[in-house]
Amino acid sequence: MSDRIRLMKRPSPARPRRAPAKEDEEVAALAWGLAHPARVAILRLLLDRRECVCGAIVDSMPLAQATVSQHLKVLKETGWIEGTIDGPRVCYCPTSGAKTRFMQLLEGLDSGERR
Amino acid sequence: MSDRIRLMKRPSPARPRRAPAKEDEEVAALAWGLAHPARVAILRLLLDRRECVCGAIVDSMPLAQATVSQHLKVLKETGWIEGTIDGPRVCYCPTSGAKTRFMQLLEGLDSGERR
DNA sequence: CAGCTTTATCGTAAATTGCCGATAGGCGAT
DNA sequence: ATCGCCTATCGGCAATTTACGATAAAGCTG
Repeated sequence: MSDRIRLMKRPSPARPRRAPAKEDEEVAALAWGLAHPARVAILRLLLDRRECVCGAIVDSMPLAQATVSQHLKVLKETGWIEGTIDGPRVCYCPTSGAKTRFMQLLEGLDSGERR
Repeated sequence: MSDRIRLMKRPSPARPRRAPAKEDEEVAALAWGLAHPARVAILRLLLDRRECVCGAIVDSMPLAQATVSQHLKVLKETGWIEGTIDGPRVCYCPTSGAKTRFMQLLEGLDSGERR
């Protein structure tokens, strides 16, 4: 049978596959930060008040302190919040441009350069 | 000593922990849809062209067909895209209100009813 | 300095995700 | 009806995520 061709992984490897655009990774990273209800709740809390100590955040959530700390870490790593040391405790606040930046990127998803 | 209280897991179980707000879950779900570069790339493609057949999407990505199909499933489940059967193939297009809805929810994160 | 408080990190278990090849199912054409 | 194309789903594997208790690190406070 002439199924030899079919057995090959890819007929033409020179297909114009799109490499992961740099912007897509930025969108994905920011989206990833909000991809969990607890993290959204934390961010909402921080946006509501303009800042908040870690302990207060923990007290407002139905999660263990260790878990909240991990979510805070993710939010920090994805650029949504930043924490400043305030004596024995840590004060978190939303990163200023994060939301705006995210929305800009979302807008840019369509109408990139195409009309 | 009055440390009996301190030994309890939680001094006052009636602490006002915030239950996972329904809106937070919606934000998290939509964000989750975009929490992977490949899915962002797919959505961008679909926003760029107004619609696209599954095969064309697969050809534009450096991933196996099965993987792309899974990402499409996630995008569908999170409400970002919808697919209509077109003969032997499936035509995907962005869900109309999705992006707008997502941005509204993001706006609503702060200034909920405060200020 | 000893002790208490506050937060981050470690270690771990369960669940989920991402990726793939292989396979099944639907549909049009022969 | 059978063949061939297109897409979704299954099964499996490695890696990641989420959650927690326990522990370490850092600082006031007395």
